[in-house]
Amino acid sequence: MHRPPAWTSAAALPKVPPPLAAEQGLMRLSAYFLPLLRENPSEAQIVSHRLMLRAGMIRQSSAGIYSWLPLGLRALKQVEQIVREEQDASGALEVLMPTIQPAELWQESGRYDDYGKEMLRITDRHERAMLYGPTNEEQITDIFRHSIKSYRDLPKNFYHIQWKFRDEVRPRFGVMRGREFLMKDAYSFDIDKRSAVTAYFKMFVAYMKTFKRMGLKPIPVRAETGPIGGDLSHEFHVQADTGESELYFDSDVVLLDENRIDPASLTVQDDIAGWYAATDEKHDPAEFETRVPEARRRHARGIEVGQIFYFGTKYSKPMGAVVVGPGDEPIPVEMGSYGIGVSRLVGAIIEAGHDDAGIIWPESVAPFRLGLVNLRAGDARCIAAADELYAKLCAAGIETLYDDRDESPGAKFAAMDLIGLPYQLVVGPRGIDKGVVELKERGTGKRQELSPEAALNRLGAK
RNA sequence: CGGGGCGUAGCUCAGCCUGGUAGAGCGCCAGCUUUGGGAGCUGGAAGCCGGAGGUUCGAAUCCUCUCGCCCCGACCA
Repeated sequence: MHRPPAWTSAAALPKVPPPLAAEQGLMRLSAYFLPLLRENPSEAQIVSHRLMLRAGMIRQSSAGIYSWLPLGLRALKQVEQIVREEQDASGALEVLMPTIQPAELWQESGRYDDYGKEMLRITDRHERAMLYGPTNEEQITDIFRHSIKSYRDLPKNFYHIQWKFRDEVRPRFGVMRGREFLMKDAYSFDIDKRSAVTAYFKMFVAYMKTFKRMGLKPIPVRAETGPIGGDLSHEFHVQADTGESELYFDSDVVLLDENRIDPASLTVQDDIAGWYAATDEKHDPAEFETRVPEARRRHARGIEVGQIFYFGTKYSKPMGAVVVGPGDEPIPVEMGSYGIGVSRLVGAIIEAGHDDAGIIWPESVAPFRLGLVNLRAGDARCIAAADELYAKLCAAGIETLYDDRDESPGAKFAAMDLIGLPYQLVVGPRGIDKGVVELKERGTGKRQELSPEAALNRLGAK
């Protein structure tokens, strides 16, 4: 039997209430795009990758390249915003450099040949050699040298948050090791080493604050400088069994208080070096044993979420980033660079926060703060109660995802646990009879029955 | 880049060894019943079996080549 396509009949369209103007930042699930997967996709081996796919956050396009769907994009933007705020607070200046760069810049620094196959090389229609940037030292140095000519304009620190491409031989673990990834990279310019090291430790402090705000316990470890070059570097790791790096550290490193670090202090480096923490490349078993009491020695795996480098004049000399000093002499500037894997952090945060049922977002990065659940979408009283709560949450500016779908209660609970919003507010017929709603904390699993007003208060509304 | 594995419906997979009209569960659509932890029944839609060659009367199945994806290792935010 032939049926006309649904769009020929207005009656066939699903009835979705139009979003109110006041609903900005809030969302009815019936109008959202949240393609949940009930089963584990076979390609995903580690938990964050599985959960991101199952929770409808990302979709793979090709190996190591992903689309970010609405829920995932919200989480990504939350992470990005925290990174931005802490960079701004440290005095760094946000810019935005292009993804596509001219090869000449990289030929100048000598890295065009060094970088190898990881760099995606492109030719434009005029046969000009271009590349999709794996990082931006050359680009920012070029900007700097065109405009900054005097030591009196220093220090400066520029950052941007931009997509990078590194043609990894073997991308894996979802967004944790993609070929295309979102990265915050900052570049500092100073007149001398002393000042450059201060810039370095300013970033050190900013990084500690950034990761802690995301509910993580960062472990800063001494690191190799690798192809970026230089002689001072730290990596910041999040502990996770699925991490790719091996760490050796003093368990007291978690006591390191970034608020008490003075980046300008002459002894800051020694202070931080006072805590033993190293990747396996830098690990010295003899030193580990003499300096750290056995009870505090830790050997664990970690996910690298950031790395900072001081590399002196490695780029400024070949590229002519030179300022005039107080005595009229030319001085190549002292540089550092500072990266945070923004898209990787989303995966790392999930690795650090989940259970068998799904993701457990820290409030600071959760894509929504609250999931409002109408357990019985066909019931007029439930609809009225849930709609009223939704309107109040909306007015209070509490980011809410409102599950108004006509699904079974079990499916709704499972979906909420999977996407892991910090709070769930459940409206059901049982509670309505008693004049209560149920507030559940995703992290602890604690639930309590409250009057709607009390629940709103608890969530900070009104 | 070395080694291994897998491509069949949106997802998870069976069928392949031993060639003979393409299957299941979940999801999706319609209807009815249900409703506090992934509901039930009935009916339905949906796949050039990754692609190209070959063998054969006949290929998801056998052979060759290719492309894609995943895993282990070496390398990297």
